[in-house]
Amino acid sequence: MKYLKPWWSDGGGLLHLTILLSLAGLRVDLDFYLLLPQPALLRDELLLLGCPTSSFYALSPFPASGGWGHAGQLHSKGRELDPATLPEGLLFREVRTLGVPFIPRTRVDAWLVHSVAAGDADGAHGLLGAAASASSAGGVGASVDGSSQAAPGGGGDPREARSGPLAAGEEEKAPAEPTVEVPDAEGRASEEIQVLRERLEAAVGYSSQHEENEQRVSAQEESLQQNNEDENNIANKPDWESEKTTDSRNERHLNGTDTSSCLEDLFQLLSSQPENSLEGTSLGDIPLLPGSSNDGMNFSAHYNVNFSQAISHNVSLHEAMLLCPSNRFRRDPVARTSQPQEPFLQLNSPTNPEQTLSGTNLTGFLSPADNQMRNVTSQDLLCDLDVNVFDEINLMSLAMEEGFDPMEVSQLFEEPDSDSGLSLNSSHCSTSITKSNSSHSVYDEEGATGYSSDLESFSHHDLEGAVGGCSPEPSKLCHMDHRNDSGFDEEVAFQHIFHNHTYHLQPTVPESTSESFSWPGKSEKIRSRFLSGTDRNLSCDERRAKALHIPFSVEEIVRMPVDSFNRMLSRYYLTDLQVSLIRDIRRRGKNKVAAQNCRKRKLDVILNLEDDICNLQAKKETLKREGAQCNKAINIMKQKLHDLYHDVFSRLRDDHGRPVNPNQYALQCSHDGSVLIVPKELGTSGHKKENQKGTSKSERRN
DNA sequence: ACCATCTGTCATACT
DNA sequence: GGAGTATGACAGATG
Repeated sequence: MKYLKPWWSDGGGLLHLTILLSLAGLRVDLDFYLLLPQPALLRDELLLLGCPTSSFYALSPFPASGGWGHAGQLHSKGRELDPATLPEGLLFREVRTLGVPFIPRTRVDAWLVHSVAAGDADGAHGLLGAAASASSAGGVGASVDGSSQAAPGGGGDPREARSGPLAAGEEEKAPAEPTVEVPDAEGRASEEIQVLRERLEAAVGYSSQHEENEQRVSAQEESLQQNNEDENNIANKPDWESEKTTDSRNERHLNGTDTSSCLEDLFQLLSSQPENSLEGTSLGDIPLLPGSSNDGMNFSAHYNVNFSQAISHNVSLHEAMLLCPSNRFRRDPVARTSQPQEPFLQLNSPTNPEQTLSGTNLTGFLSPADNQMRNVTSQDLLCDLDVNVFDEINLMSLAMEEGFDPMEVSQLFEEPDSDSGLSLNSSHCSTSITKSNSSHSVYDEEGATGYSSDLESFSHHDLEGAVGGCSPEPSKLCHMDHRNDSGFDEEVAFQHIFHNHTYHLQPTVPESTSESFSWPGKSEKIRSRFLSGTDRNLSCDERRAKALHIPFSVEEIVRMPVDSFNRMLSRYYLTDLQVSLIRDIRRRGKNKVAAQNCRKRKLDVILNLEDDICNLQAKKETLKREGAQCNKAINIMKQKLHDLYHDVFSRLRDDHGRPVNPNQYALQCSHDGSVLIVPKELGTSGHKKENQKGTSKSERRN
């Protein structure tokens, strides 16, 4: 088995390649980590391997003092390595094969070991020897902090903080050995086991009452010990180490081999991967590139680590609610690695990949399926539980506890003057009654009352028989294939049916007794104060639907295609009241949307008209300006013509050499372009024109 | 208290 | 004829 150096490259994201390859069914050494500048590339590679993106962890942050090497250098255990001198090992070859470019800007660090192996940073440092010394200041904590993004060169440049940064070429000068004490392999293994056990126990602490977890830890510990022994046997003669036995770095590698094997065992223990799925698998077996996607999926699938069992999922809703919003974000890294709540917290932060590599992060070793499952069950379900859900839970629980009777509540809010007709608002009832000949329900604003005329005959059995979960034929109703040709998935629409969709008015109305019935003189505001916030936020139809235990949401009723809607009405045992209410809700909902659209269109029309007005006004102004400019030009032309006219006459002389009086003569343009001087009194006489022609000709000659 | 605006609803015509 | 849509009108809620 190859022992591979921890290998980092600086960049934007970090891959715990061990996990990746292990997820891919490959056995690799633990302390091989890859940091890619483009996590997206990594994700693509993972996808090609069939690993869902949830199964790898792009960790970018490092402790500011986290043992970075020089950019463009490869460091191992605090010493710079020349990548060219590294053995042409399987690792790099396969890394390239995987399509992951070798990035010369590599660094060696051990902090991930901290996060994996122990909360004890010092001990973890010892695991990888010199490399850990460079990151001793903050390896554990920051290593788990996936959001700090300690970029090289940024504040607190890790290169400056590392111990003995080595420039390229200095490698042969045998830089000072790190001061971290490296315990012997056996002792380290024992420590690792102990640390692992502690952390594992801490991880499962919240469900430690389950004995199977204890048994699991014990069994895995045994497996770890066994694997450790195997690793020691194997690691003594690594392939490429034997080729470079004179290299002191290899000695250090050998020193770290035990640790690495221990870590690998740790990883294997954590991942609980079947041995035969890893053993004997070489990197060369990696299913490569596009065609291997399916295979990758297969081995990802068969990598069926059920580590979620080791993680407590006994999270109460309250705890989940408390944890959900805050724990999605970064936490104190030290606390992450030291606090036993880690797995518990992880439940609420699976989308934060950085945290998945935290010290007790067992989820990081979950199989993709487990990860996905956990993502859904722990985070999405919990975090997506909105307030309404809990309100409804509270409603139901309160109703169950307090013996809530929907009929009582319905009558509680019954408007005394609303006895017939469709009305949605109490004060609106009077007018609606007169306008509507409908004999449908009458609800006051709280909507708990309806069909008052029929209400007396509206038995409680009707409610129970028609409302969600109480259908007379639940199996029939709940397991129908609701898909229809219209493409509307009724299963989606009826998803509430599959839940306990019994509607209860929240019985938090104080003194919901007969006293509450004597409210006719009280305003809606006063009465609304006695409604819970949930009910206040409900629309009238929603409250009515609640009151009548309509097993569908208003949204469903309104948006459902007519075919599905009719099918729904036919398939569910609904009372006439309920059917009538559902139809009213649908009609009102449709009309409400129509009204909204209508108003929107009207507003658009108004806005368009206003725009047209603005445009026309602008156009009018433009035309005005153009007209003024034309007039101005005309006037200029007139003035020029006038000036020219007088200039011409000033130059004209009659037969006697006297100036031509412009008051007596005028210039006239002929069709052929010639200009004639015409006496004004004779201007209209063609005969005189002819005479003037001769004159003008003579004048022109002059 | 008054007013403007928004919104839901109803009635009606139309598709 | 039923369902949906469009729209004017009305009334309550709200700022």
